[in-house]
Amino acid sequence: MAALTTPVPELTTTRDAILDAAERRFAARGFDGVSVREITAEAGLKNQASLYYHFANKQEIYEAALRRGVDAIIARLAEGAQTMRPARDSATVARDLDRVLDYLIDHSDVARLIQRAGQDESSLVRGIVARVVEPLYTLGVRVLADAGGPWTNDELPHVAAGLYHLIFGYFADASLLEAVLGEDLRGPAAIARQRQFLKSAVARLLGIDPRTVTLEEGERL
Amino acid sequence: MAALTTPVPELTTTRDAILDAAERRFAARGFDGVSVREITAEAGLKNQASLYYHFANKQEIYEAALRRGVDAIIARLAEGAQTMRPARDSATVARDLDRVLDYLIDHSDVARLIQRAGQDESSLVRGIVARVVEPLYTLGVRVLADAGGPWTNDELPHVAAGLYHLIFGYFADASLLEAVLGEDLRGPAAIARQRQFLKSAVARLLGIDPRTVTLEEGERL
Amino acid sequence: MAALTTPVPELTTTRDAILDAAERRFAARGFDGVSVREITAEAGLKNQASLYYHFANKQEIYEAALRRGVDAIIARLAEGAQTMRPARDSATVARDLDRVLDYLIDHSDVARLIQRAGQDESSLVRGIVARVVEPLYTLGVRVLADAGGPWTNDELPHVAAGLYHLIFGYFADASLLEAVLGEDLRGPAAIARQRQFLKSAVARLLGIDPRTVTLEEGERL
Amino acid sequence: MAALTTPVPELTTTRDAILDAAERRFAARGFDGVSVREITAEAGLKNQASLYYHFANKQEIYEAALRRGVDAIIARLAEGAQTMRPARDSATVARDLDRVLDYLIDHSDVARLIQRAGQDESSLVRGIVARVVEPLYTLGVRVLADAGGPWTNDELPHVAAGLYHLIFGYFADASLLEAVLGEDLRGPAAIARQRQFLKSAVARLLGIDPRTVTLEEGERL
DNA sequence: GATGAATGAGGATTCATTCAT
DNA sequence: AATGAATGAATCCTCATTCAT
Repeated sequence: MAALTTPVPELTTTRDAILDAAERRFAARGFDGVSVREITAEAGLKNQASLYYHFANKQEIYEAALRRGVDAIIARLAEGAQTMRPARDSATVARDLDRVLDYLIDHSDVARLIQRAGQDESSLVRGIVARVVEPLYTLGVRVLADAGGPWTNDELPHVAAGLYHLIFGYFADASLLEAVLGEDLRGPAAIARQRQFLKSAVARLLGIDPRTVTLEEGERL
Repeated sequence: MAALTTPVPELTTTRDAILDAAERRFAARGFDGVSVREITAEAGLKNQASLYYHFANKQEIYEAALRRGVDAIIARLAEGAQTMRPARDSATVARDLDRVLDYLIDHSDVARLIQRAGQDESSLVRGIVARVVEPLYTLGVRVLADAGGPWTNDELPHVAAGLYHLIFGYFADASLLEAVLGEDLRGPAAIARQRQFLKSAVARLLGIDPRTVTLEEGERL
Repeated sequence: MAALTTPVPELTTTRDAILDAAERRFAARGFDGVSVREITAEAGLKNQASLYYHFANKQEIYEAALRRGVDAIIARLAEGAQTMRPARDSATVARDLDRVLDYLIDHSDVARLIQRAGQDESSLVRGIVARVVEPLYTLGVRVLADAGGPWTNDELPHVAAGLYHLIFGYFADASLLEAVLGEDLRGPAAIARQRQFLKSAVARLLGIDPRTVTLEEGERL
Repeated sequence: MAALTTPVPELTTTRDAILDAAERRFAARGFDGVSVREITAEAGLKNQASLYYHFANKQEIYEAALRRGVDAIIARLAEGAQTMRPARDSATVARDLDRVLDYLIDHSDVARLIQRAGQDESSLVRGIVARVVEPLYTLGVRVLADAGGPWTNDELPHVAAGLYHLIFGYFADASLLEAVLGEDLRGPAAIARQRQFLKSAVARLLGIDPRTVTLEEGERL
């Protein structure tokens, strides 16, 4: 089939360029803070009409960018969930966390995009979030529930929410915290520390001895 | 004389009504997602021009609303910081946390407002945040540093950021998490659980036995 | 009568302060370029409402400022016209010119105000001009007609218009011409030269030997 | 193919229509007296947004309209300046004047536009004038200086300013003067008289015998 | 696939003005 | 005589979107 053998014409297709631009801008300013013109320009297009060849409207761009990011994270989480179904424990959760962190570190815009999406109360964004982000949340809670820990069922939602904020929040306002704290939070060293801190914090929250989780895997980044 | 006894004509002045409206709307939709018209209407004014009698522009409204909230929280934190200077320990931090939580629970919009403000990268919002929110962050880090705990100096900023996200994040997307988790997160019972969870989580993060912090003060809310 | 003996309460009454401010601002920016707020501020008042105590609306301020200036000039012209009715000649015109110039030099804003008023085509300004400025124009043409000169009746309106532009135009864009020509046009020396030039030019236009008009009266400034 | 022979769809492009409208309106009411809506309507556009596709903002429209007019006049002046460099005398100036007058008579709006621009003191307009109108002024002064005449170097700027006001002023308030003088000033006969008057006046100002300049070229218009 | 041009609706802000004090 | 507060209408400009090419 022609379709199967068509050589990829460009490495980054226009559609991807638009999504990349959208991801960056929406992460930085939110849905309402970004204009279609802005995305167009950042994607290297000359006219806003070009954008409407690839997407029906602004919301669809937003949704596609969000979905691309969410799906990538879900894939990381699901990977662990599938491989070792029966024997899930808190050590497994730590490994899942590592995989997700690997992605978020390289795509901090996605982390911000998702967190901002969750906060917005416009019905438009809410609709998109319900469709796109919910699966991630649901999966996250399930992974956590499988892990066990010192929490009652009543408390579990609070723990889930807490972990989510702990992990994603770091990327959401890192640049601001840097300014306030006067420390680098996004360089390799800081990222490594954050990874360590998160694992340790997660361990504490899950009631595991932090030391059992600290050194394994030997990641340094 | 009537003139001498004139009863205060309105309990809430127009300026306060505007700030209340702004707090609610900006918390829900962010700076760019809220129109001046919207604030005007929610403040009960008939015309946008009225609003410009009290504030120079949209940014000033935003800044004033943000400042009002931040100052209230700073007051809570500073209260504890002043009273018992020498003997600060993790128990003191727990009490500080309680006071801040008391406020945030009653003013969850402020929590959302602050968190959203910290995430925005528009230079406009950044400028305002630098002026208004920074003092809160700085104070927060100081309170934490005084508390001690199992963290090195390198790790402290990460702990501070983590606690911030843990505490404020809960209010930022509570309504969304409710939808996903299918549980009430903002009713009195949920709020009480969150308070418990936070104290316990903070204790774990600070390396204290969670039980020492759990039941004291007998708060119920 | 009380009215006759009322002591003047302030040297510059508020009304005059408003007119002074209006004269300056309207001269610089025209009717549409000046806001009521601007006049209020320049007049030293704190609130625009104060202004409406003295004048019914913006147009009335404009008209009053214009009239004050026009009447002063008319007074200068009429002075000469009344004193020596029968013997009017071109020397008399030169003396009239001198008197008007004396005023315009000290009140260059009035010159600009009048010239700008004449150019505006808004029906509002036109109405005011018809009422206020026309008498000045009419008087000017009569003075000129009395003077005689090498022009036919057909040409006279063109001469009148020309003289008007020659005299008033100088003040209208002096500050710009200064920038372009790189010369001082509003200092005492330049004003003296302009007076000389105008007398000489008027003389030439009226067909008189310029030298007969140059040195008389010994004015300096 | 139709595609190859497509006749030019509109003689006046949208951009030109906007400039034409702007020239007329700004000439009549000045920068502040004209609304963008007004220009839009007069240009035959249905929406103000259309206008912003062609120009960045109101100032740019103003500047473009002004520049178009100024450049046309400069072209007329430069034409004469180039052809007969060595033998410039007052007769040459008279011919230059004729060429400029030819243009101004057909484009009296440009004359008004330029004169009004020169009078405005708003920093915005001043900036535009500095960029656009200055070259015309500079060229005009040079042409005049080349012509010689009975004036000293000190007096020359005053003569230049005077000629400018004499020539451009006529168009600036012709409609008002018509009303006051009760004579036609913009019909063919009046225009011919004004041309005659100007040549004669310029001759007198330059110290030439008016008769040498009056009848040559036989223009009547 | 991409662009020039156009458009209705809405954005923030300023306008002149009024009313009660 | 002056001011604080409020208001409807208009300001300039940007929004997301569409259509023809």
